[in-house]
Amino acid sequence: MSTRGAPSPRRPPAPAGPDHHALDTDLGFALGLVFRRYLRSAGAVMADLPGGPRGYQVLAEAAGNNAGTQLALAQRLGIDRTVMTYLLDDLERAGLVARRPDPADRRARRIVATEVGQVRLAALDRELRRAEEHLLAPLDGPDREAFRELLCRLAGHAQALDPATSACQVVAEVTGSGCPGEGTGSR
Amino acid sequence: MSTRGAPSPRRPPAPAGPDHHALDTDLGFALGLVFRRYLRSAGAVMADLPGGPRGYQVLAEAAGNNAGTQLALAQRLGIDRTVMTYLLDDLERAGLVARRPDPADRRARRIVATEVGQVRLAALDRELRRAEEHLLAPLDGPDREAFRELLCRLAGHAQALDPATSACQVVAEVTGSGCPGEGTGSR
DNA sequence: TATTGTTATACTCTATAACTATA
DNA sequence: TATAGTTATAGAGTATAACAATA
Repeated sequence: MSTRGAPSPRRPPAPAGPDHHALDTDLGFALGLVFRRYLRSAGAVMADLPGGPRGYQVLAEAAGNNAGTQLALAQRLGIDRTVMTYLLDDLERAGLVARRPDPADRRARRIVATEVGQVRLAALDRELRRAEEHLLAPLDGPDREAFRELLCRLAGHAQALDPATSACQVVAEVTGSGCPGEGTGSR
Repeated sequence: MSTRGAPSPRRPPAPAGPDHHALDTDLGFALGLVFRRYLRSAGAVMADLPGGPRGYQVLAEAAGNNAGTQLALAQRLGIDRTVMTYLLDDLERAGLVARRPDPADRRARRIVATEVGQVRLAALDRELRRAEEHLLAPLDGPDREAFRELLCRLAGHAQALDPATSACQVVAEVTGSGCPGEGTGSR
């Protein structure tokens, strides 16, 4: 459990009963199960991408020319700036992104995606789409849409409640990459 | 990213567009967002429980008298047996569970919840229930039920696809506690 | 003096392997 | 010889702090 008293899905109560496996009633556990399945597919897709999911994030920003400087990118994605250095080292070594001098500030580097990187990103996106569809496969058309809609409504609220949310921060937190200044000591 | 090319939620494509923030279409990201919100609440609930979410799992098993021996418990929950040792040390020190000699095998220990542990568990369960309800608050009655139902259907399929799934394993994997024999090297 | 990016150090957590005691 | 549990060691990953170049 990385830094915080890391939270989790679990299957809940049944006030005292010995047979403690009421999967149906446990929302958190079900969420975890479904999310994990998505993570697995997405993970497989990004398995050989340097930096994994975070590498994907960076690549996507770079490809959209949203990246800006290294620091800005790190802040936007909620990645530590020292980690960003390693991440970019790997992505650059793989020929997917490049660090270019910022004409306005000689300290800063602007991050851009190479052509190879853009092609790679497009391929990744296609595969991720497929993974999503695969996840929803058990639901038929109308149910699938209903689920999407309800989930998005929940997600909207969740995001409204703490707005400082980038996809990458979600990854980091959910995935156990710690948040500064906590530390449980639970071993 | 702990051991595997750890997967993640991300917001997807928009084939090339610079404004890359199509939250609505990204299932994985939405899932991550919602799940994280649950993790936060659940994490807060278990913040001062030794072992965090895994401690909860162990406590729940012990309280249900399902625990059996230490090894059996570890296997059932998908926890490494060495980790189980530390976990139980902490829980025992906190007076929540006890290791009792197994009458049939003097090597083994049977794990049971103390009275304090049972009370604590009941309180935790109540709070977790509330956290669940809070998560679903944005949906009204029928929508809430619909969401639960759809999610459980997906979860059922997910579980069917890899049956060796305990709640604790889900925690471990989703949360970044690695799975043996992988290692990306992505830094 | 403050800031961008890099490098080095410390800390947390997990897994692997060695060890003790029973079987 | 194999198994339950414990302890010790090493590896992966992150954050913290010190550093160089520029503003």
